[in-house]
Amino acid sequence: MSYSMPHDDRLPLYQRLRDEFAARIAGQQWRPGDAIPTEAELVKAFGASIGTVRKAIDMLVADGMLERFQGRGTFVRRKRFESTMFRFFRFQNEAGERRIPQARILRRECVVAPSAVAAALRLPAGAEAIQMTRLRLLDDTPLLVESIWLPRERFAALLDIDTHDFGDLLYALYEERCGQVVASAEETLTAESVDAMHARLLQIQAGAPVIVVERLAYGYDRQPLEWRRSRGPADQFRYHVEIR
Amino acid sequence: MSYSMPHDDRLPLYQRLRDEFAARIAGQQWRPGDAIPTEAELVKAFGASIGTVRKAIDMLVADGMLERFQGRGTFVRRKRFESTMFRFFRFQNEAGERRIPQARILRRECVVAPSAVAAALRLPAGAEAIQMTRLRLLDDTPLLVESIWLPRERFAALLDIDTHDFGDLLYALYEERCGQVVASAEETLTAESVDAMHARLLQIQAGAPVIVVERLAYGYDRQPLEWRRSRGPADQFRYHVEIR
DNA sequence: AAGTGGTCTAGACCACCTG
DNA sequence: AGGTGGTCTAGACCACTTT
Repeated sequence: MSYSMPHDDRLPLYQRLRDEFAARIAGQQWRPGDAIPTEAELVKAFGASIGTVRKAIDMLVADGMLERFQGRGTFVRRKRFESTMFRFFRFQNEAGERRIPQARILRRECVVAPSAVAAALRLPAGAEAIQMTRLRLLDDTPLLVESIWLPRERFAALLDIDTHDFGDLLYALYEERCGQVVASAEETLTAESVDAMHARLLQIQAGAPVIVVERLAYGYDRQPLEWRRSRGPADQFRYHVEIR
Repeated sequence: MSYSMPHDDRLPLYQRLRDEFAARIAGQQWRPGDAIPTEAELVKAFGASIGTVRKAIDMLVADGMLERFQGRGTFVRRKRFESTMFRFFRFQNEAGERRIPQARILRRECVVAPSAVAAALRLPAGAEAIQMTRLRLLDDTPLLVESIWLPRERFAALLDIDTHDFGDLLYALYEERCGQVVASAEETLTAESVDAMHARLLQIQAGAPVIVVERLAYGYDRQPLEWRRSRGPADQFRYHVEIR
């Protein structure tokens, strides 16, 4: 294994180590679920002292890219992004069980990205995008309508698959079929009165309040991969924050 | 200065130091804005090594209780909690300037705390609480209706002040008049259709969507100090999160 | 028993800020 | 110039997990 470290010499060593480790995760040399080399091995390989190596690892743990287990090792974290909506919506049935909602693709087409979407995904004006509309349901009750936009270039493989075979976990599909791994995301929450179309899809009364979540998902290389806007009934919504 | 450290001997030293430092901040021996002793002094006073003292300080910096400045020192952070609503609501006028909204106390009374409030504030059943209703406005436009509950015992001094003299920053008043300093908070967001009373106060249409923010504020000693529920028009609301 | 991360030491030298 | 936090070293010993 070659331990090249160009980077910027002005940066502290622990920063350069952090970047080097992050690059290995991004480059799939260290894969999700795998153990990374032990601290002792990293010390030897990079010629840094244990404290410095640990500080670099600390940062990646804080970033959510690594996970430590005393006595076992340090592992690349498996991301479960499909479940982030659990932060916002109560995806539970009456018994209080938490379940993965079903997913139904209502539409999939290839269009020129609207300028707002192109800007978010950093695509040149006029670039093509895959647009999908997806309905999420729990026990056949609609919970969320999602409008999803993907850069056509990276995700062209999706156009060859029957939408009935997409399954319930889209990000797993991105990874398998397109080699695109979602590493982080930004979300913006707003609320509005539901319009006629979404009222029909969500089977709620016209004008009822809905929560709108806009999400921009990024790969390990910090390039935007996906933009989506999701709407769900406000009475199914609850979000908790701690402020310091 | 006595450096007693009872605590739990099974805890790592850096944890015990963290707790000791946190206690000094809670006990106002280290006051907001003040520099704490230098790392070298803490090393000498506690007989720990520099790395261990730094780790304890690191934790309090991450908790937002301390702030470090290279070359200057480490300081107890001044909290500006009154501005947390800026996270959620657009407190801006047409020119985009960010302003502190005006505040108007609509009601202040002393009542037996309802059981939900008593539970949140960890008060015994039947304990008395101060209940206030406050309206926040920007350029005379209502933005937020707040229902606030305080343990009567700690906040009795508020009952002696004319509500017109409360000013726009409630947490500063708690500190000045009652010696109660808010150190952290938890907030839960939900949304609903506005009821008749709040529609009138907020001057919006009946049934329009409103965001509901419930906040429980804690002191440095981690005791709950205040519970409040705020409602504002959904179209003034926007919240942004990063997910990793 | 062997191997892993967790805690802790006792310094050194550097970068930055203040008087 | 003197003092502060920032970085880094080169270990030691402990707690926990796995074989």
